[in-house]
Amino acid sequence: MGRDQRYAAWMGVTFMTADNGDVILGDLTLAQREAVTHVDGPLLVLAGAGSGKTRTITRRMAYLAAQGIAPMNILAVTFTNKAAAEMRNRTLALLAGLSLRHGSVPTVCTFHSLCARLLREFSSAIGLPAAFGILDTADQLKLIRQALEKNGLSPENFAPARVLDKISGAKNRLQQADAFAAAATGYFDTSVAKVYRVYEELLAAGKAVDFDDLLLKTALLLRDNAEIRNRLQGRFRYILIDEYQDTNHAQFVIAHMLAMEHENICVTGDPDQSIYAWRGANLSNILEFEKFFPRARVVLLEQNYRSTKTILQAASALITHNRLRKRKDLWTENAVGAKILRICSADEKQEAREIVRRLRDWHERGGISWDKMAVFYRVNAISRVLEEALMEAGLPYQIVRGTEFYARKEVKDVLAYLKLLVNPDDTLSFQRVINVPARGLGETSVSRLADFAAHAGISLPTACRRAEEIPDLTKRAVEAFRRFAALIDSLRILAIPPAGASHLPARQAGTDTLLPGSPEVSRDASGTNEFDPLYDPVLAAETTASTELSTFSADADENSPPGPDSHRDATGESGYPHAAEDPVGSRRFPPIATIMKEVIHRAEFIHESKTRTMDEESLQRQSNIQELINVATEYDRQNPAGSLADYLTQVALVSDVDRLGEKSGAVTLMTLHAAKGLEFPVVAIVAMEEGILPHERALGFQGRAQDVEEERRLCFVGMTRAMQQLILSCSCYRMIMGRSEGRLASRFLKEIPDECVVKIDLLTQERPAGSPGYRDENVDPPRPFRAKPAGYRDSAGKSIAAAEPASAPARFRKGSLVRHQKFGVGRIAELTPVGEKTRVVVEFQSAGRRSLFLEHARLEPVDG
DNA sequence: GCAGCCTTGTTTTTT
DNA sequence: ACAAGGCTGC
Repeated sequence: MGRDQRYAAWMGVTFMTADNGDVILGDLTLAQREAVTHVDGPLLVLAGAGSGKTRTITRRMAYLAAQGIAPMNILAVTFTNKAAAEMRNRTLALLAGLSLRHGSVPTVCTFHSLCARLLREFSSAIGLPAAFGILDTADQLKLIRQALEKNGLSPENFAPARVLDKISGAKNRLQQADAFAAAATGYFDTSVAKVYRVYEELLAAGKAVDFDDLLLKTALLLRDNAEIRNRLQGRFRYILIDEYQDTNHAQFVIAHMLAMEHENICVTGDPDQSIYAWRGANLSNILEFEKFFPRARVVLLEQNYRSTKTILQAASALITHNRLRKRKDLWTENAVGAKILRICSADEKQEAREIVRRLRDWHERGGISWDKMAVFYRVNAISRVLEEALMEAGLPYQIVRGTEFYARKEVKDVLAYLKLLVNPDDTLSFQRVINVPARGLGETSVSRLADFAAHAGISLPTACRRAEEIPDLTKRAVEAFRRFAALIDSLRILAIPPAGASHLPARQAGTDTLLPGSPEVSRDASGTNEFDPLYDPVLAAETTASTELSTFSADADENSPPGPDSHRDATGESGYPHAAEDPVGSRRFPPIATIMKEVIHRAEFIHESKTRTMDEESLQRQSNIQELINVATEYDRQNPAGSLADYLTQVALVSDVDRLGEKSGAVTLMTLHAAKGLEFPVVAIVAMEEGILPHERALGFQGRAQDVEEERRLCFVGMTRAMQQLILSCSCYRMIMGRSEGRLASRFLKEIPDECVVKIDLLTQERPAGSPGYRDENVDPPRPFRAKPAGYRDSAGKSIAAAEPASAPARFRKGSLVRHQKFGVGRIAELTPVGEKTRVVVEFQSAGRRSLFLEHARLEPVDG
């Protein structure tokens, strides 16, 4: 709410018209109104940075609803889940105030999640299994390596990342393997064409798609299937697409296919903020929108409500250096504001310390809460030195992806188990977890198993169950495989209760029965599918194995009907549940967090906790797994009807920014790319050096002029995130890949007018103490934050109170009582500095004496 | 089959 | 500087 009040207060003009007081239009500018009230027909909104684009979009959705259009007929597509969530919430809040006839809600999501949803809904139409998995980049690379190997190509000559890049590019252009092969010229491309084919085969075998497939398959579905296209055109009668400058060809086709009939398509974007050409974004989608939709109305939003005049002037000056650009003039009625600080340091450590010093000054003397400050950089690698400086100073901070949470090994391991439960054909996940934790199953045994599975045409988990049939396996390996199969089986019964399990025909004494026992299926006998917390999956696996195993069916999608001597039976079909089929609508599945805990427990993931000395690493692993459970618990709370498959889809499509905590009370560190769409009162952009901010890949002989222009846009995006105070920083030397390198200031720094800038040269630090130049507070006083409208101040004040560093070292002394989330309460026995960190020895009441790192252990002080 | 050492590459940016 | 993967010696 503070945000809206702020806009209202900053708005030079409020419109005192008949509409005044109208919650939708009351406080909009003329241009914004024009965009909001344009109902039918194509609309292009060219929205400059900070011009109130999001509010325009949300108001427009509310306006459409107020015109009698059912919200469920509105589709809004954004770039990140976070943006989608914000837009959805703001729109729903507006809709709530309208007392509409239609109680429905609009669809607000990202392109990728929209596509995932549509592909699941229409999976049968394109021969895709409904339970398809979604690969992340690491998985894609593994598949590429396998495909290279099958083609006899070495990863040395064909860098997997580059091959993947080619394939990804092709998919973004809707070019499938055959078309790519036909168009390929030259040795590299013809080789990639072969890899592309095999890669596709591997994807299909694993019943998986990659990120690009989500778009490609949806685009082709809409293009080639008129019936489904018509249905969806009817469903999504009004379409809004945000960040249109960053859409690629596949997204363009999806948008056009959905809109071609009714042409009620509104796209918003800013060519100056196009920063994703490297991954296939096509700027001409937005530049030539009027060509595709000649009836299009065009609205320009050029007034900026975010930044000071100084910041805007500097950013505008920078961006006018782009030659391939339509002229657009941003202006603001905001104050001139403080000068931009341009800091030049000796090395990256000094740079980081200086940034931290300034932020602390502004916090302590200016009363700016930590979460109003952000530091941006071009490449993730830069974050480390900043992190160290912040830690040393004891300031609270959050990094938007240091190493991505869901990419951590232990997290991926747990998720791989879950994936395997949903999709037994998921070869990658199988290979990942078959020996995690270690079960003595090495490469030789696993490849024998894989051969057997391939020969018999069965999934790997099924092959595990029949391990005794596999020749040349050691007794130990057979036993290990069978135990793994039993583990997966019992977990699956817990995770995905077979639909109508009570109606299962009693299974004939099986050829592949693992565990002897009565075929007693009692848990669903009552007819309810509710999850029973008292249900013991281990016990169930043992007592019902012979029946339940058939439902584990790895083979649900197999073409060949089960023959008389088949090891499976017809009930195998029930292996994949669909939440949508649940007639009651109540949760049929146990909570994801419960499944996850069971996986962790039964697979003995936390085995290491038994070892006495907890090193930093395993502690971190544990806390990551705990965090994974916490996130899953939150998912359960928000999606009480979500299936495991739904959860995995959601997890596959989260981005880093999505995990950005709003009320974190911490300084935020992120890449310039991640910063798009955000705003902060104080922003620092570091490492503004040739080769980093115009990144060297945009320079050099491979780089082209348009690449440098994209780098400039990236810089522009970063600068225009700043509301009040901007710091631009560079350093004379920097450690790059272990070597200290001399650096040159970025050309972008020279493109910013001197009158916007105060230069601070820390190289003069070498001079005798007290000499002018360095830390001259008269030249550069850390000014208190400019007084703001009331609504803003309140929230700032609140944040300050809550923003004390959570982990300030001073809070932990020898003898203080602390709580650890795993070990419970204990007393600090020792504190020793180790390099940048602090080793702390804690005497826990129940867990004994442990040595931990204060910075990682997440200790909480205990009063008394 | 596995643990530990040594080599190697890695640094754009992301759904 | 660091992480991950490969190699060697149990």
